[in-house]
Amino acid sequence: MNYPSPPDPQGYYEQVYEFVRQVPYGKVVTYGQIAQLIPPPLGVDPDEYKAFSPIWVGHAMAAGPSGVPWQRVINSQGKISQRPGAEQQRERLEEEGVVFVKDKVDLKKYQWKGPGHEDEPRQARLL
DNA sequence: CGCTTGACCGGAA
DNA sequence: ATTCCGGCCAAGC
Repeated sequence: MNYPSPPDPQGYYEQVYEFVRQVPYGKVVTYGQIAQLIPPPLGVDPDEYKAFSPIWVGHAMAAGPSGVPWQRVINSQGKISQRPGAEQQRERLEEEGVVFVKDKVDLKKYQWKGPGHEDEPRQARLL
């Protein structure tokens, strides 16, 4: 299978969608995280990739097909980037049980590490 | 077809 | 903690 046509950005977007679809209910991921987990297309230097790949993810979400939980993708600060529809995104997340504190969410608590990590609540033997 | 901006991020003032 | 800046790709105007 290798990689889909590298000179085709849409192939990259498909990988983004594929990942976002795996994000569990009530969990969130960041643009940079997705970019980091997806390998750069052939012919793209890692440094160059690191610079703009998060934005590519954003562009990918802009064309987000139905079935992709785009609302679970936020920025690395744990905030929702200002844009038309931002409020709606927040509402949908809160509906999933994600708690916002001063327009921010606790990434340590809600960020999904990715497939394979699943999420082990790891009951930190409270006190 | 050229110029500007971006659903971002990390590091520096 | 907050604001500014570079990055040098992709889409929109």
